[in-house]
Amino acid sequence: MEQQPLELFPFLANTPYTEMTLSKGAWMFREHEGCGRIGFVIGGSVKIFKEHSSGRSITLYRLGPGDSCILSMSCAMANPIHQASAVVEEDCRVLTVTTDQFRSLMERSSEARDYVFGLFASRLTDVLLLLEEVVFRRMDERLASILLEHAVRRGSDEIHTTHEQLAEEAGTAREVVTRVLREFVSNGLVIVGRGVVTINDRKGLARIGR
Amino acid sequence: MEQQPLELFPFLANTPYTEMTLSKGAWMFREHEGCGRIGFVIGGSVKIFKEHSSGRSITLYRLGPGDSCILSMSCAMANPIHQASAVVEEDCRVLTVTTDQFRSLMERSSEARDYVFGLFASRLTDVLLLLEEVVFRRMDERLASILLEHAVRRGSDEIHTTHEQLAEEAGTAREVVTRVLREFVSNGLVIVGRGVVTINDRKGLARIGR
DNA sequence: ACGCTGACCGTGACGACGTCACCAAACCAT
DNA sequence: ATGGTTTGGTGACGTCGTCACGGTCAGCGT
Repeated sequence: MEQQPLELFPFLANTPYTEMTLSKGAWMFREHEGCGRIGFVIGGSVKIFKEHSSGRSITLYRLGPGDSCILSMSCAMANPIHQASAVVEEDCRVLTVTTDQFRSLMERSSEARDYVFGLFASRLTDVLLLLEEVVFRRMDERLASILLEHAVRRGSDEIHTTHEQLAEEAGTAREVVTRVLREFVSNGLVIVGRGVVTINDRKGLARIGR
Repeated sequence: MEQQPLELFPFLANTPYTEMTLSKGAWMFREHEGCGRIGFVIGGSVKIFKEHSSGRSITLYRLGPGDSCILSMSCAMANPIHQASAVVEEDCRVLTVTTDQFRSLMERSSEARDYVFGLFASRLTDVLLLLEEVVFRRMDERLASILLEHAVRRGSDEIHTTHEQLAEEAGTAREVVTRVLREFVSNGLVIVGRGVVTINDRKGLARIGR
């Protein structure tokens, strides 16, 4: 799994960077914070999300190896404030560069620019898709999709998570997750236990989640 | 109001472009379409929105003079499909360039790149803010904000729009707009007529809309 | 002036979702 | 074992989305 630092980001070759390890639960940045360094993920995963004073949250997307943080870049290039928070989900190795180094890299390297444009475009696409889901789709459909995504990411139909965490991911309340899961159970789509949801009928879930 | 073509986009000076006029109601592009030319708005306004098979829609943001279409650029640089639709709200003058010309411009001009980065960042910010509103805030709060925005944009407390149009903007149903407006009326915040909503108490609305 | 038509608005009923308050069961540390 | 914490279950109620109406008004043709 572990890669040489520059395999994923060859355009960083002539830029001074710092390699570091972040362990699960560490904050990469918080919403409304200014920008320190720009991170390029080599291994592990990072969850990008928004939270609200009511205590609810919603997950926007995740960073994996080869990703880097468009929100920090956005801070560096234009809007000086982070628009969401980032926390490490699985222990992470990241390269970081300063905002100045990043800006100069953007001037020098057309490869780096292509990478960043592509990243901007795909994050914008992600967020627009999420917005569409939130506005137009029902909770059972969204939760079905989320469960399937988890199964794919972890390569297992046993998803180790709590109703609370699923609610934070979907942007809803725990009680709603409980209700929807109860419905899924009674249709034989999943089996639930304390801290674990096991998918029992992938195709059935996929029919709901589209 | 009308500007010389290149005042707003000086970096287009050495790029062949086509100037054109689009009248109210014209489509700039539709969701799921590929990308033709990239538009730079000189005058008028364009509404960017998502629609759903159920008939509901939601407005993402608007383009005015000096703006240009990040979604088309995103198409040109990476993801080949538009992620939303665009329709002219007020008669528009736009400059357009081909995707090839745009790509070459990105290589040549650091001013153009700065402009596009800034645009990407601010649209991403807009969309994240909208997502936050949709997920966490109530309809009366959002509608209050929308009414105030309209008043500011048009410079008048008399907003000429229908419940249907407000619903499309907010991503909800007409009936919901009717209900919320009835509430506003009974609190003396607005006065409603056929095809018009008049703001009667800006501060009251602002308290609700934050 | 009259009636037609389409756009616009109002409303009640009901299901889906968010919130609150509270309780029950499972797990954990000592 | 016991007390505290984490997780899950539940009923009640308010908000929102959907459906099926029905009513009102503006504009238009005759």
